[in-house]
Amino acid sequence: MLNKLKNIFNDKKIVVRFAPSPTGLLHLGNYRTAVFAYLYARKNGGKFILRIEDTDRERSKKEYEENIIESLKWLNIDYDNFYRQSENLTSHTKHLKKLIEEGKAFISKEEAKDGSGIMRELVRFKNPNKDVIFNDIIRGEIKTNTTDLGDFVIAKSITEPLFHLAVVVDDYEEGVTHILRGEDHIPNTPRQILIQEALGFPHPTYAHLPLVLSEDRTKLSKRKGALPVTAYRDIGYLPEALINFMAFIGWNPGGEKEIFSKEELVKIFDLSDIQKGGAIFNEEKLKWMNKEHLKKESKDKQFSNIKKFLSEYDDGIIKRAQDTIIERISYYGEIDLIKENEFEFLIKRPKITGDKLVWKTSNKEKTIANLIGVLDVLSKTSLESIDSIKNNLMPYAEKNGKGDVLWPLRFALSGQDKSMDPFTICYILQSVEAKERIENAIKLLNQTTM
RNA sequence: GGUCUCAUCGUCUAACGGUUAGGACAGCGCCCUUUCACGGCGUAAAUCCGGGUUCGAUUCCCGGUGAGAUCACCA
Repeated sequence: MLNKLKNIFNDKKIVVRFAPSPTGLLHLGNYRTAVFAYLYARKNGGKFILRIEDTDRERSKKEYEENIIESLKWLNIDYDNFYRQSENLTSHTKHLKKLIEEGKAFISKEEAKDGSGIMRELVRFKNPNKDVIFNDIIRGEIKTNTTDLGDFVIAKSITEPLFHLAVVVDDYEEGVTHILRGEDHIPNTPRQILIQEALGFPHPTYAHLPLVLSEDRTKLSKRKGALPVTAYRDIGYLPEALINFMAFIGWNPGGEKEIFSKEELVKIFDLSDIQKGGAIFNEEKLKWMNKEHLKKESKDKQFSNIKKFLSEYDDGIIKRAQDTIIERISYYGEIDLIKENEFEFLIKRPKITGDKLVWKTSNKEKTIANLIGVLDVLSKTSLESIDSIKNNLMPYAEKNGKGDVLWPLRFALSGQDKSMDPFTICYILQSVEAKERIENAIKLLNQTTM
């Protein structure tokens, strides 16, 4: 009885797979399929399988397979089972033989296509030339007349199965119930259904996802500059942000909230909310979304992520500069791009010039006096927080002219035309360093003739 | 070219017969501000076209147009 109940449960259990082929570094468009399949499986308490489609022995490379595994691991997309298609060769051959024996496939001697002129034996599927109709969850009924498909090739030899045969056999044996894949597979589906019928397999349910497009509205591809997912990892994007972003290409839960954690996405994901048309991959929006996730990270996580790109910086400086760094980046690797201009003065005394020290409506004498005044205020001020510095310095600045006080102070500290505000810099530098930089500026001004 | 798929602001999208067609990114403007960044507020911007069905179409149907995918001894 218990067993029977268990079987009923198992029968109902959804099985979904992600089936990439390791013939290159996969990009965001490829993994978007994995995200949908994963969310769907988890949402429904089903099984999620990773199957490496490596039947093409020439093009499949171990390093690409490893990159897929690494990427999924980084994205936190966990799977319940892992297969390589090549490991199931015995079964492919068995089904191939069966098809041939039953006259549903045949061996055909043909000249090799590589122009070598040698004769080869191929296995072709005997096409029954009929209408195939299947019901796609996203697109509804799709009808194709398979006549013009001809007797298509399903294996290069009895021991070298090709895509269509291998997919059908593997999906059946792994109990796959739902096939979520890119829209580019729609034309393949009728062939696979034909093979399923010839083998007496049940039909899985299909959901063909809209494509991820590049700027020119064609399918996203590596040669159009699409980066492998691991590249986003390496430049300091957050996996949760990537998942959030990928989920929102061609899917939308309605409502105005856009920032979701993976767990939240699992809860609300629904195939009926999937878009039919392809969607252009918008890097700007990804950056924005990543920043939103960045802001939500814990202080500790932010710190260790920043540290990766600012390894030569003192921990204390990073900690004090953390909030302002977070404000200025949308992904951690951006630190590399801006650190020379925006942060380097924090660890390296800037070169300053007398003329830049003086605010446009001011003069040398007033500037010197103001910097001395600032030094005095600072000496009586606790530098334990930005607010404390600001609260103490602001009254002085307001009395003597904000531009006339704050500009020279900021420039003395940073040596930059553009930078974070002087209160923050004082806080990051702390008293000894800040004081010396201001004193240097005063000295320089005294030596300058204007 | 054959077959298949799709069609709302520049981009991602909401709407599931009745809305001043909503939001987000990007853009622009203003505010905040010594500068930059952040932030706040605001603004502009779309239903591909033509027929139906209906009291009423972004929404349903048909046709056109446009775009994409696919037509391997790749997956």
